[in-house]
Amino acid sequence: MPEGHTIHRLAADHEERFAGAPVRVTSPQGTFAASAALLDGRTLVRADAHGKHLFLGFGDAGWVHIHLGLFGKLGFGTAPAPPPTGTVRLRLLNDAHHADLRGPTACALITGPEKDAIHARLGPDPLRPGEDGERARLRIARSRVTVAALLMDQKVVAGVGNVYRAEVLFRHGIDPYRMGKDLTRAEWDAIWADLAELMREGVRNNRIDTVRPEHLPEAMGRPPRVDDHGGEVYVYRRTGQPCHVCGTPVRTAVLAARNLFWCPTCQRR
DNA sequence: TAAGTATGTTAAG
DNA sequence: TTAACCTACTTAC
Repeated sequence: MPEGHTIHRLAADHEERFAGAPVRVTSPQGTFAASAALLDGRTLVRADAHGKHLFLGFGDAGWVHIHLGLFGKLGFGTAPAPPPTGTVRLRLLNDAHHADLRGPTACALITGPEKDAIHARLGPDPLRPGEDGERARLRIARSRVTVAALLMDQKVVAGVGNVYRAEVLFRHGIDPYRMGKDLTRAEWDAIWADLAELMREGVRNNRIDTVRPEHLPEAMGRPPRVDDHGGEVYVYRRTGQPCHVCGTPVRTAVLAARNLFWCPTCQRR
């Protein structure tokens, strides 16, 4: 279930469990076996995250580049690890912990320059220290593409996925079909700042919550409800259900092969 | 058992 | 714009 907050959390989790000591590296499923053999017994130096890309640094041996895609999962457990089932692409193991990677879009051993090239093609990530949204704003300010599409474009902003897109647009009352160039500077600055806050909270809690306290079902006199994806949200996957703020049924549409959710009353052109 | 769905990305047409 | 890729879960029959 990967948007940027998941990946940053995974980077921290890997450093906590594996950094600074030799790690056993295997590929039970086999696809990554040759690279795993090169890394086996080496020390994990650090982990890094940019948007939805995770990098595990093994010093001179290079970096393991991981992208979970839509289905990928990284799961942690204690040592000794149980026998892997057939689909574990990458397993890390030390005296105390193991980590299993399943179903990633990408898992490859890359060089420092190759890692640099990935950073270069990604936009600013609200979760990376020192990045501000100005680079993204300049791009958005001259774009005729909808703000809904721009937010999902990793070259524009890295780490935002379908949940954060829907939720941040709701929180700022912005119609997803507005063109980038029609966003005001104040609107973009507020979106960027809000993304940084929401996503940081997402890293902390390992789930996406976007509903302000005053709009929580409890506060509105309704029974508590948690969405399938694990957090409390305004519109994501709430098609047809009443908007938490105004009661209008939440709308959905397919845009660029992804489901888009919004409240036609709260989100204006 | 089969079909459908999912918080993603890339390449082909 | 569509298909392809990767996995696991839920729903339909």
